Amino acid sequence: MSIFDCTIEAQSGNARVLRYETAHGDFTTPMFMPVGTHATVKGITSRGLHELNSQVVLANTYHLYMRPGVDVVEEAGGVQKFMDYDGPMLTDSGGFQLFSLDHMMKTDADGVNFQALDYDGSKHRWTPEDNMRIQERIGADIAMQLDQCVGYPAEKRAVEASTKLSWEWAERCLASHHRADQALFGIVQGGMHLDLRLQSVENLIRIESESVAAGGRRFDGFGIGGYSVGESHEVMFETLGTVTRSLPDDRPRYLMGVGNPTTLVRAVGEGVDMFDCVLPTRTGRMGTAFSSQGRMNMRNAKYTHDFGPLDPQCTCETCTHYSRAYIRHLVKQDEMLGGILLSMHNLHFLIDLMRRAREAIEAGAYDEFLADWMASPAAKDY
RNA sequence: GGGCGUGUGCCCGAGUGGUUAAAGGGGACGGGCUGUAAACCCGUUGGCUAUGCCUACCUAGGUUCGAAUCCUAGCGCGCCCA
Repeated sequence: MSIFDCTIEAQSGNARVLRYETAHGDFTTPMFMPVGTHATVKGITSRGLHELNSQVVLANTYHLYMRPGVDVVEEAGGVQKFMDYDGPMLTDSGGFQLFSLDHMMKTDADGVNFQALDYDGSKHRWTPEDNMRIQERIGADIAMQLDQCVGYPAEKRAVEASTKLSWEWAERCLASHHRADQALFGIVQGGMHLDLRLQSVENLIRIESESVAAGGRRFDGFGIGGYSVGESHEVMFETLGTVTRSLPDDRPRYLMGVGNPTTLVRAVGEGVDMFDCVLPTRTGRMGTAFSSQGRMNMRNAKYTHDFGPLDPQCTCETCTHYSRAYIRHLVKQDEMLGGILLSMHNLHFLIDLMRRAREAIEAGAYDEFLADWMASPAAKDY
């Protein structure tokens, strides 16, 4: 198997198991990817990540560019060496920051000017080419194209312009990305409008066809961006399945920024392969646990004298060693171990959920897995 | 025994005549978090037969149209003197 080879190992309805090879090892989907924005999954050591059976870990181009600086990461030998994670990694381009920090960004057709108000107020400009160069130097196994993400609700005209800009940047990213041991994913945009979404897909496919015809590369996978930006789950699923299945089926489809357990289970049923989200680690740090019974707020007084495991059905270190009463105590006391234990558990919960999804697909029984999930108490917080 | 000071809601602590059921913290209780500007943010926190009423700033009196705020006495606490 050579780098970026992608094989479909099993299918069940629209759900599938993919095996994908990178320079730092292979991964199998469906999978959840822990988010390590600043080259750290907050509270989790690299060894801990392996113990959680994490496969791909994310880092963020914008944040690493600002601090410690691309030169430092490059000098370390790449982001994997820098953080001592020897599995596959993926860098987000910073496109989401263009959106979520848009009050300090000014975008034109050629690139984006931004002021790093969350760091030192310094002013910068990125073109798609600049961004590719930076991601190549950071050296993750998968780079994401620079894109633009739109919120919800948004005027269709604005979504349309933004979507077009994103595929134009996709073309420039594809043309300017050269690192052979690094994959590049294009990103579908289009907001909640099916016609714009399909236009986005069409153009990405056109762009890579033209690239391949000219002896260039194709996209190694596809991000599905611009969801989970304020819309309801039902609004997202109105278009998600059609969009996902309009993408080539021989490469991974990555639904960006989605981490609600029920959304994952449903999206896998629609043909999505990869997910990332800060939800498990952020909510964990803030005292919330995913569980087979639904979300649990560990600050709640009802756990004060509850010496049972966090989730009796869970096999993670947190659930096999510590009680609800102890975790509540740590969280209430603001002890860092509380956030760490809950982050570990929440990551395990999503990683293991996707492992079970893979097994169900391999057994050809994903519909049943989905139905069981939707009927379970865990689906209630959806 | 004398002098000075002090006493505010679960706790700390502002407020020294009226817009005060009483700032601000803390605690407690609850909620939120979706390609991480997040170990963060928001709400509630005297009672009730609830667009109003009752009880409240140590206790009891008093001054005043009106007092947590002024006066008197008592009680508690603190410091100093004997």
